[in-house]
Amino acid sequence: MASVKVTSQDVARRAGVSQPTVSRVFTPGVKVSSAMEAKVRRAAEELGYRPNTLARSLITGQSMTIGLIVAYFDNPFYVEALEKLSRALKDKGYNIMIFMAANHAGDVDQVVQDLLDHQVDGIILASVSTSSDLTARLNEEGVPLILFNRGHSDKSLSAVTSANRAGGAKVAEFLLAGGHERMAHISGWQGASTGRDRCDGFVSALQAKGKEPLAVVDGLFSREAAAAATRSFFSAAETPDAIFVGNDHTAFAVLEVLRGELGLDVGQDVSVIGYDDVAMSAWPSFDLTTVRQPANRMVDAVVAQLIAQIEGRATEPRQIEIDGPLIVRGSARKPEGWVE
Amino acid sequence: MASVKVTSQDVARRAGVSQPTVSRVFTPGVKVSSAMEAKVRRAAEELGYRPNTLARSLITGQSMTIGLIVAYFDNPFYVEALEKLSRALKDKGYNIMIFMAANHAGDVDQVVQDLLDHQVDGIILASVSTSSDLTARLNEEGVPLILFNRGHSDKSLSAVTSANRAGGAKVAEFLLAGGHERMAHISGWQGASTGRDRCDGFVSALQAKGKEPLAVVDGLFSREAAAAATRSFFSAAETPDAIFVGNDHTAFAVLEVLRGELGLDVGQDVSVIGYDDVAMSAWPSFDLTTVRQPANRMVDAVVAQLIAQIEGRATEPRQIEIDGPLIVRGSARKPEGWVE
DNA sequence: GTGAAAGCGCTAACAA
DNA sequence: TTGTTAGCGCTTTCAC
Repeated sequence: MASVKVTSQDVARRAGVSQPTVSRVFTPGVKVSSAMEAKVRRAAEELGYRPNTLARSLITGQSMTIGLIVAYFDNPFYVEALEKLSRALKDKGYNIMIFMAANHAGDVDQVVQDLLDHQVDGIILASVSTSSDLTARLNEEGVPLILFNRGHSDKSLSAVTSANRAGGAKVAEFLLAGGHERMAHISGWQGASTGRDRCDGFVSALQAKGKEPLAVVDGLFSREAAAAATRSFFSAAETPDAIFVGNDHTAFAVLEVLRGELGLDVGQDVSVIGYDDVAMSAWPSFDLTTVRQPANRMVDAVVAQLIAQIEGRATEPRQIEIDGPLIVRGSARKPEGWVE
Repeated sequence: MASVKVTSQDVARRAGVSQPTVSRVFTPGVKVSSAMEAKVRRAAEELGYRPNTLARSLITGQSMTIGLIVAYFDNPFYVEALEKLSRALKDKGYNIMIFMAANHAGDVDQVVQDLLDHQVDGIILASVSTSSDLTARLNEEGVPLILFNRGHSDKSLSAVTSANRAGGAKVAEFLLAGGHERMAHISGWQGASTGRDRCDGFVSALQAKGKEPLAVVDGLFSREAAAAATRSFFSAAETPDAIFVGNDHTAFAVLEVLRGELGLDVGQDVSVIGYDDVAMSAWPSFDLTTVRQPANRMVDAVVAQLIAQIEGRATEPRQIEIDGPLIVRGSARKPEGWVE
């Protein structure tokens, strides 16, 4: 019940050594004679001593904590990323302080301040953006920030994304090769670089082959918006024979409208392609052709770059793009003679 | 670039006051004359000062941080809970340090130690359990721990669950009222109280009406295990006309096997009922009848109880059960004359 | 390699 | 109310 905090001082007394010696034993990479080490470890064991990381951080200026800011977890891609990030950072000795923030700069800035107050060593922004004011402040304080799955025009920010333009282009080429004629796009939110880049890549690749998309609608990364867009496509005179959707999570809503409300045979009457390759896309219920965002490699890149900046090995911010393959499943008609 | 840390000392000099006066201005509920306050605030503003919460925590013994340990996010129920927990705790002024842990006591204990080293004020365990050794140690250190969605035989631990036995019973009664004859159960993992209680409630309620379940298999909260169990049910001589599954996430796998591989009309040929009522259960692809776990109320209860224990208002641990309704959708045959 | 002394940035106890 | 003094638990000089 009563909080029995054991300090290095207590251990020192019991082991008959000085307090800094105790500290040295618990600081990796500091030399202590094995005799001392043994005495101290035994005393510590007996008392149940563990170093107070707060006190340590106060001195070293390193909290070994990374702040993670996420807007929402509706999209399972971010859930998968969180899981991987958590494990990857833990492996490197870092802990995660997590915050949910509304996706507008004001709220994000507020949360970043909170994190700075906690002396985090670095910050990861997943699916949100921040103001340039704050970026400047972060630079001043020497706390690196990195964007996950978002690009940014400010090249003083590090960012890791997949190759979204290239991904959009792959979709266009696959659909063209499959003989599709009327390709619509329900884009990701145009306020986000991912939404814009996938869209640009797709449209540009079509145009490069002398084709125009049948329609392009901003699906806002929202199931409801995507479902509404799908209905509107099929109440028009000319209906699409393929729909490229800005991410898997919203593509599922599109599939449901097509199969359920419209009674279409997806993959036959109409092709659907998503983006992300979240685990659910492989479920039989969806069987979605999609562009994979390699979450593992993206996470590894984020962690490596962030830690490099924290440790001063990388002073320059980097924008890293990771390429991902098109994963072909049943939701889209395959080109003739298609081989895996 | 260079880390320009502004301390209360800097602010004090600039404002021409003592350092503790600066501290007082930034400590809520401490009296300062408005003249002082104004001077200090202006100086702080000009220098961009913000208090260092680490230093504060070192003295007060309160980190205003809660440790959250989660085993996995495959089940979206935990994702929803994390999102709500994060926002609820933030509202109360607490931050979350999150860890993923493998679901065996050794790893969990390790992570709990980590959290204690960081002087967290309380710990939430979601979907994992801990050893009694550690429980004792936590009591000693005065750090409250609470289980989310797991019960525990040790009544010195607080826990928040839904009324799992009652929920299982509701399912049995609904299926019986619907005239089902051969009811199978793919239970949640029997190593977890939630899995056991739902199972017990279901079976007991059947037996109370003089019925026995056709079959009960441990689905381990795993999609693969649940799918395998489903296949085995339908390769037996007597096949079920209803399957109660331990949670929604695994029920989706059951639905897919029934509809896809077995070509059955779910809701007509066979009824399926899940547990949780995650958002996806309402999607047209699944349309799953399920027992709702009221995540909002469960989260509110966890936060209230944990904070009460932290602040010393509640010295007694509590086991809280929250009741949830059966949500009737298309995956199960309804009793005659059923009204919502 | 070890101990003594200093101090991270802050709050708490005490005078003034 | 405000300033002075002390000290949270630890790491980091600096002598020895």
